[in-house]
Amino acid sequence: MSQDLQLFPVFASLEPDHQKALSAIAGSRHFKANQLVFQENDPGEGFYGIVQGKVKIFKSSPLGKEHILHIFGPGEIFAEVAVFAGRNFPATALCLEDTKLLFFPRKQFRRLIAQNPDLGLNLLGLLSMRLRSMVAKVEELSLKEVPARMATHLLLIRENLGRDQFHLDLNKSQLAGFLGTIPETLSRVIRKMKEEGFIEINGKEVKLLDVPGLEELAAGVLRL
Amino acid sequence: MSQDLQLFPVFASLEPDHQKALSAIAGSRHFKANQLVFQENDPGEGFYGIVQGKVKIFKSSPLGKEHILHIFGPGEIFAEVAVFAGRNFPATALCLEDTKLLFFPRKQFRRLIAQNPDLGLNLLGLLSMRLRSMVAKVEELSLKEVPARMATHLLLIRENLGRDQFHLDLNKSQLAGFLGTIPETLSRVIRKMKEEGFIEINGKEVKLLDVPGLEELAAGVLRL
DNA sequence: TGTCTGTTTTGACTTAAGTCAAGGCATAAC
DNA sequence: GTTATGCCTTGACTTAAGTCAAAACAGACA
Repeated sequence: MSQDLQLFPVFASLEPDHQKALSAIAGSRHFKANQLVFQENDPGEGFYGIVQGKVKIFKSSPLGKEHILHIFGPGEIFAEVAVFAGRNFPATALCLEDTKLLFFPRKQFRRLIAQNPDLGLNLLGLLSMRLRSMVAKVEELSLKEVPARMATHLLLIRENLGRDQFHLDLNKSQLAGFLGTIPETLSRVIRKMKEEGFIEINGKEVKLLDVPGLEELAAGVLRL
Repeated sequence: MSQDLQLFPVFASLEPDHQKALSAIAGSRHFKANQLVFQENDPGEGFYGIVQGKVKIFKSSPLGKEHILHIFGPGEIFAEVAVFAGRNFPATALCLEDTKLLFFPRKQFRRLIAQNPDLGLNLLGLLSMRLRSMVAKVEELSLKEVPARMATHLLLIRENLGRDQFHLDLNKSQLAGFLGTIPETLSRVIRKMKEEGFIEINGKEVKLLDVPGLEELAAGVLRL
């Protein structure tokens, strides 16, 4: 199980002794596709790391609308806010495919941090990045229209992968939920983007044709 | 200056030696009303704590629209994500009134955390609470209409203060910007809430008249 | 190959919220 | 007391996005 920890950047830089200590407290858990890990407001006794599979974190409304906050994959941890502030999970976690997770109990984990400040600093780095992306999402939802959000999203993938052509890893319905809209609206936005020569798209395969144009769309200075 | 640190809950529980060490690295800074502390994307060399005054943290769009992320007051710290992940501030900070801040340089502060894991755990608690409130804001912006957001906001103030009657600490324009809308829309929402007997409001003085009704508005099961 | 299921797209229509202009109100300054 | 300024409210209009229904598409399964 020690080898599983190597998968997690937040733990990989720790001393072998500390990694052993982490392995000693971690428990393995398996979930089927479409199975809930936890629901919003469930009490949390620890956090999770993904060894294999995909987990969707989302909020839903009483009327059944849903906003996808993030989709996590191998090497990523989630549900860590319930370890440090409050006990209840602020969102729901559901496996999108068969998934293997590690579970880290909160009491033992806090004790490890007390013994190892580097672990604390790594976690502070992770939470700060998490906060940055939530702030970016708030900006998108409050200041950008749907085409600008889609353009922003495509440009971010391009920046991360370093190329103009790539494969989306969410389907269109999930992407709509992640961008704060509905499949019908996203479909119309994509059609206009194709018609106006910004992108080429075929299923999940995307090619950016006009990066400066997408940058203007993303900034809101140009509109579809 | 050591007495200033007592103002900050995140530092108040530390041992006196550690508090002295913090005082030793903190610098005092004064700002006039309407003065910028920093702008979005400015490089950050540390974070700030508010001794006196008010600071608005916000995002703005190229076309001049603005979303208020938070307004901080005495005893609160801000801009701490730039200490742990990335160097640039993700939003803009502006003083709403004459303000006295403490500045904590990042290198020295990280060193103090390495020497004192309790400080790291306190910061993890703070960032987790910050993340919870950003997630709540994403939920509001993506799943709630403006009346539901206003109802949610009023119910949260009621829960924090423990009473049905209170004084808003933002003006209506600022509140609109915080809830992700514009002053005209907020004005219309408030008028309807008054007309339909949910609240009584006079300038900044608010009295909740129908808490169960506001809860239904907040949940979206009842609409204005 | 045909059927089933989930996803995506399209059309017609509705609506919450924004835009723009203007008037009213309250407070501060002279 | 008057004027100026910032904030708030109101009216008329526009629009981005959602709702609802239905059709088309793609992949899995028998």
